[in-house]
Amino acid sequence: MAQLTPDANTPPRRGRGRRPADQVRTEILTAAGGLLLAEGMAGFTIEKVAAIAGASRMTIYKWWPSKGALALDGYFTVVAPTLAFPDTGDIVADLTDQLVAFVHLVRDTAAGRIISQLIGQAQTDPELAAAYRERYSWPRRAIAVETLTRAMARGQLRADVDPESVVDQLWGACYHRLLIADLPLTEDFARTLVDNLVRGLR
Amino acid sequence: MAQLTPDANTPPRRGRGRRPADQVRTEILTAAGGLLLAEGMAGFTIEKVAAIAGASRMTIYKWWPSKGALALDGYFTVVAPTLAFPDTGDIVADLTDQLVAFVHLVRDTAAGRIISQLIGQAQTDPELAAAYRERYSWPRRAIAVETLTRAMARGQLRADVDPESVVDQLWGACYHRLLIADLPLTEDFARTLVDNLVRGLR
DNA sequence: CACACTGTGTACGCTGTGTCCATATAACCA
DNA sequence: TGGTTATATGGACACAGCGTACACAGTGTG
Repeated sequence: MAQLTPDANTPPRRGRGRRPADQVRTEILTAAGGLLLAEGMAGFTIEKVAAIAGASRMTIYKWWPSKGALALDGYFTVVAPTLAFPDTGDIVADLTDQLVAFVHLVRDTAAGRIISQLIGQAQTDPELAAAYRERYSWPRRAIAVETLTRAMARGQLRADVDPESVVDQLWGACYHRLLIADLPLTEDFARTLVDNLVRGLR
Repeated sequence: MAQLTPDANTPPRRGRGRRPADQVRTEILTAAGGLLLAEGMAGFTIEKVAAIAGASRMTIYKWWPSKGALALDGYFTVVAPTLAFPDTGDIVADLTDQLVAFVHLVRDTAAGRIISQLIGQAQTDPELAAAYRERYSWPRRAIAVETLTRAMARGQLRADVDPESVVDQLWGACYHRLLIADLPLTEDFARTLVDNLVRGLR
């Protein structure tokens, strides 16, 4: 596996004594992200991360409070946040673009499996749940709400719409198919979600 | 704990040899459901279930392929399915009633935590994911889709609506708040979901 | 140069898993 | 009724992973 030597410039100097803290920290995060991509949360153990990073488990326990916290940090070091949300002035086009991009990220890359398994782990790991909300879910929700609010101010949407609920009905619907997976998560599905909401069912 | 003697009529005859299969099976399922309610998936282990049921782990391994399968069976023995979906002829009222009832079930009873943790576990347990889809998610989805389809036939909804996507935008949105929990899951939220979709955002 | 800080190796106990056995007894059949 | 089969039980085993503890060895700082 490539992660066994995370950086060719720094030969794996594995001896007894101390190594620079930042270097070890980086190697651990790289190893965590790589392991997450390779095996998912099921095979993600602190012991394996330590082995790949060539670090001691003690070091990991010292810096990360839980397995979930380490996994979340590892995920962010591997997957760029990509939080851009263009505001072209056409709310329907913007929502559709963002939702379709999200569907592709989640379906066509390893990010989907990792996100779903992080959410899964968060159901029994309160610290991970809090970290996920603060560092991932909430910022993304805020950006979408802001865009919706601007569209309401422009008069493209009714002024009495609750933008938070709209976010749940677009992204939440996608998460539903990602996590339950009783029906496929497709680009058409994303477009239908926007269409249902904007036009209404009647 | 009450589960230590699941049934007062059947004294805990813990000896060596064989016991009636149905009785043991029932005691294991009762123990599994009780443990699930008491501790959630985090503290749910085969060893504890065996101890509470007064059964041997071997017996459990023989009948249930995975921890998730046992948990799901245990859940169904404790929580009645309650799949009724009244069709009064007014689709908006029916959807609202069902969604509000779902919100109460999930928020005010132990079912919410168990469901979310079962879904969480399913993210790294393919067998549990399949069982959850077949025995829980799919039947509920089918009933909702059927009701929506009848409303379309009556002309209460547009004829070109995709009912499956509507289910994701109503129940999926609630699951989103249940699983991520960055915003509260309230009765008002449920009503807003229906309103958003039926009236449209414009 | 001395000191504090911190990563490393190693060891320990704990919990839970998954599997095996021999034994005991219920359920079934002749 | 009596023999046979099916199966639940207690106990043991190896294994993985967690979380913690301790002594040692280097790094960085004054």
